[in-house]
Amino acid sequence: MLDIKFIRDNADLVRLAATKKKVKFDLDRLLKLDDERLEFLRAIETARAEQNVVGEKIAKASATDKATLIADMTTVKEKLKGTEESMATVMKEWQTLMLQVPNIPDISVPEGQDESENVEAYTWGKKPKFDFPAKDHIELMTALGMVDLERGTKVHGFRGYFLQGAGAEWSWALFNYARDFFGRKNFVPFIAPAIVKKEYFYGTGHLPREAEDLYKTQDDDYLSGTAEVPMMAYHGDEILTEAELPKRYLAFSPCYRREAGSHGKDTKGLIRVHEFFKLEQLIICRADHNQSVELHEEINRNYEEFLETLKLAHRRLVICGGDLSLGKVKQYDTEVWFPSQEAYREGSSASYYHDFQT
RNA sequence: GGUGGGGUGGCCGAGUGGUUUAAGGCGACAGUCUUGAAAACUGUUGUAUCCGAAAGGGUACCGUGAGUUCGAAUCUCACCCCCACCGCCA
Repeated sequence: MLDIKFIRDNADLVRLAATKKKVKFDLDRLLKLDDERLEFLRAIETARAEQNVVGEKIAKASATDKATLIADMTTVKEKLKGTEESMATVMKEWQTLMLQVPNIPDISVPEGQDESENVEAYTWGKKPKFDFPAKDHIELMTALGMVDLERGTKVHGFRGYFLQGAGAEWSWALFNYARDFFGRKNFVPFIAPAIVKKEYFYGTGHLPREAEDLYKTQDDDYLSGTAEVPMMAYHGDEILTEAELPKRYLAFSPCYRREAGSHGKDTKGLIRVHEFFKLEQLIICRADHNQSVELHEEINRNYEEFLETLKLAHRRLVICGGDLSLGKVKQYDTEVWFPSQEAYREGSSASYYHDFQT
């Protein structure tokens, strides 16, 4: 969430950001509300100042003076109450709008309407070619007893799966390999909780927009779809010293996604599931543009190197403004070549944000 | 799930309706003294926000939210978290 002061001082930038991200956002409404907010704030603070001054007099006054003063203050109190109510009404809408303010995209983010205009920046490796039709992961893994999708659906429902035998072994092996790989790069390993308090989803910009895509508990908590949420919350409410930054974390967590907005997409297999485990690279650094750019590149290179050691052909995509989410400033997607589909897809994304409030 | 105790500044800790401008201590920083340090002494020491060119001043913040009151760290209600014990489950 951007600071209202920044928004006021850089209204044109925010307006441009909304245009580039194809976000409909009524900035003028927010600015008008903020004027009202400040006006009410001044009125309330003046009334409270009076209350404090007279309050002190009351404490020291004689019994008769006391009664008069208290009677006077009753009217001040009534007026103050009215102003506070008006302020509350304004604040409600103000807060709703503040959550919709788009973050300012990096200057290098390409203009574009949607994903079709994302820009390929880089490709690596030889795409494997076969003189026979390539089987996809579902066929291969089912045949080799690595996954059981039928029983997965029986037990979990739509998009359910069991990893079994070599499928389970491979999964553990890959996590161990990644743990080792990133350990060498000085990332501190974490196992993070997936059940997280609501406020941190707002803080990381997942709520209110993704409410439909998140599982919610009967205690009003949410299940996170990425370790980004608990790991940002980890330092929530803390002030970090510059000397301890940047912090590099590698967090393992279960991830839960309802996939409510993706009906019909990847309905089979392991590509889009409700529940999975993931390792997430996360770096917290100074709010400094140059450093953010550098570390963003570092995170993305780490993943690309990881794919290189596995000899998987892949490409880097620069995500265009129209395909960028509200809070992100810049994002690379790294996509792996799928021989069975003759297409790049489903890799990992590296993005960066400014001014997260958690 | 139940009962009891608790949550106050960077830390410890006092404070049960108005002299609180949150006592006192520790720590940190600066100064005096010293060849230097320690000790001692003196002073300074939160965050946010509003007004102001600045100096300065206002407001809010004692776990969170609401309420009572002219006035709340203090009283009431709800919730969160910590500690102890009990129950249940593993």
